[in-house]
Amino acid sequence: MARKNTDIRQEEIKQAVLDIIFTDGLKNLSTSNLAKRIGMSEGSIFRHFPTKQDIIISIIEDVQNDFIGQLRIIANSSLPPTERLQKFLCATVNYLTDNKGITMLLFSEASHNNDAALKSSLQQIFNNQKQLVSKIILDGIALGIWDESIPVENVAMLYMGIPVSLNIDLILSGGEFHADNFCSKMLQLILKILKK
Amino acid sequence: MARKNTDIRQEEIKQAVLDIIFTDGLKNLSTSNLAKRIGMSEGSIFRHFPTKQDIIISIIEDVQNDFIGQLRIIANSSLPPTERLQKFLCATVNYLTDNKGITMLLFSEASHNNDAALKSSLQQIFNNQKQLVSKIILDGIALGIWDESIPVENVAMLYMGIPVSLNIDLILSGGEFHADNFCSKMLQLILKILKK
DNA sequence: TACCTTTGTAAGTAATTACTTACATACAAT
DNA sequence: ATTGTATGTAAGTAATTACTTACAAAGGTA
Repeated sequence: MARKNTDIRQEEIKQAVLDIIFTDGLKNLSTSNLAKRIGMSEGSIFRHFPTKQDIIISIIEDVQNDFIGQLRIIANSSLPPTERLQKFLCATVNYLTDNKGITMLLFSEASHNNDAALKSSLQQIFNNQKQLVSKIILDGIALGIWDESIPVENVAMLYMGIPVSLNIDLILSGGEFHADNFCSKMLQLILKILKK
Repeated sequence: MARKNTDIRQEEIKQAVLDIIFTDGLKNLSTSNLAKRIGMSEGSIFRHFPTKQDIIISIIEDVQNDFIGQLRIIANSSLPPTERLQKFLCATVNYLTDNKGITMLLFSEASHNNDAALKSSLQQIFNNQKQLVSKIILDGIALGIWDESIPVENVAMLYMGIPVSLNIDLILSGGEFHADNFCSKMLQLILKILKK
C-alpha cells in the first residue's frame, strides 16, 4: 500500500473505528477487522498507534476539543441567554446526529472497559456540558430573565437528559431519528421551567 | 460442587453476570470468569444456558417482567395523575440505583453487539417507559389538571432523560450517586412544565 | 550517490474466547 | 435394587484476539 504520513493514517484509522462501531458494533472492532476496512495490513496499524486502546483515547480527545470546544464558545458568548441556550441545544443535537459512531462509542465504552482513565475522560465530557448549561442558566438568572428559585443543578441534569436520550434513540433505531423541530420543541420545555 | 436444580443455578449465574459487569465491566464477562465467580466449572454453565448470549437475553426478560411490570401497575392505577407520576419516577430511580449491574448491561449491550433481537428488546423497555409516562400525562390533561397544549411526546422524551442521565452518572461515578431528594426535585421540574 | 528514518508487510506469537466431549455421580421414579 | 435423567467436571476444541518480529522499500537529506 502507498505510503502516507502518520497524521493522515491516524485520521483514517480513527474514521474506520467509528465506521465499524456504527455499522457492526463495538464487539466487531478488532484490529484485524480494522485493517481490512482500511485496506492495510494489521501490523501497519501499530505503526501509527501503540495500542488499540490509544485509538479510542485519541477519538475521545477529539470529542473534547471539537464538540465541547464548540459548546464552550456558545456558552461564553455575549448573546442573550435564551439565544445561547437555543444554539447550545441545537449544536448538541446536530453533533450527535452527525456523529453516530461517536455516540455509540461514548455510550458503550464507559461500561465496557471499566478503565479508570477512560471513565474519567467520559465524565469530563458529561460534566463539561452540564457546567456550561449551568453557566447559561445562571447568567439568565443574573440578568433577571429567569426564575431565581429554580434548582440550577437539577435543571442542568434534566437538560443533559435531552442529548442522552436522543443518543439512545439513535442507537436503538439504527440512526433513523427524525423528530421535526426536535431542538426547538425541547427548548420550549426547558424555557417553561426557567420562566419566572 | 453440590448439585442444584437448573432454575436455582440460572438465578446464580444471572446474578454473577450482573456482579461481574458492575465490578469489572462487560469486557471481563467471559464464561471462564463467570465460572470462577460462582465457583463451578465452565462446562457446567452450559448445562443451564445454551449460550452466553442466552444469559443476557434472560436477564433482559427479567427487567421487562419485574421493572416494567411494576411501572405498568403504577401508571394504570386509579391514583391522581400527580401522585402516579411521583411514584413512577421514584420507582424508576430506586430500581436503577438498586440494580447497577443491569444499568450497565442495558447501556452497553445495545451498542456492543448490534444484535437485532437484543436491540429490539431494549427498544421495548425504553418505549414502554415512554408510553406509560405519556399515559399518565394524557390522563392528567383529560382530567383538566394539566396544560392541554403541551407536546406530550416531547415531555415523555424529556422525562426519559431523567433515568437515562441518572444511569450515566451511576456508571461514571462507580455507583456513588447521592442527590438528596433527587426524584422529588425532578418531579417539581416536570410538574412546572405540565402546569396550565 | 549514500544513508537514515519512516512506513509498509507477511508470518508469526501467546493468551483468551465460547463452546464440546467423554465420563462420573447424584437422585428421583419404578 | 435398577434404571434413566439431570447435574457435575476436566480436558479438550478451533477460532479469534492484540500485538511482535524480521525484513523490504519509499523518500527525504547529506
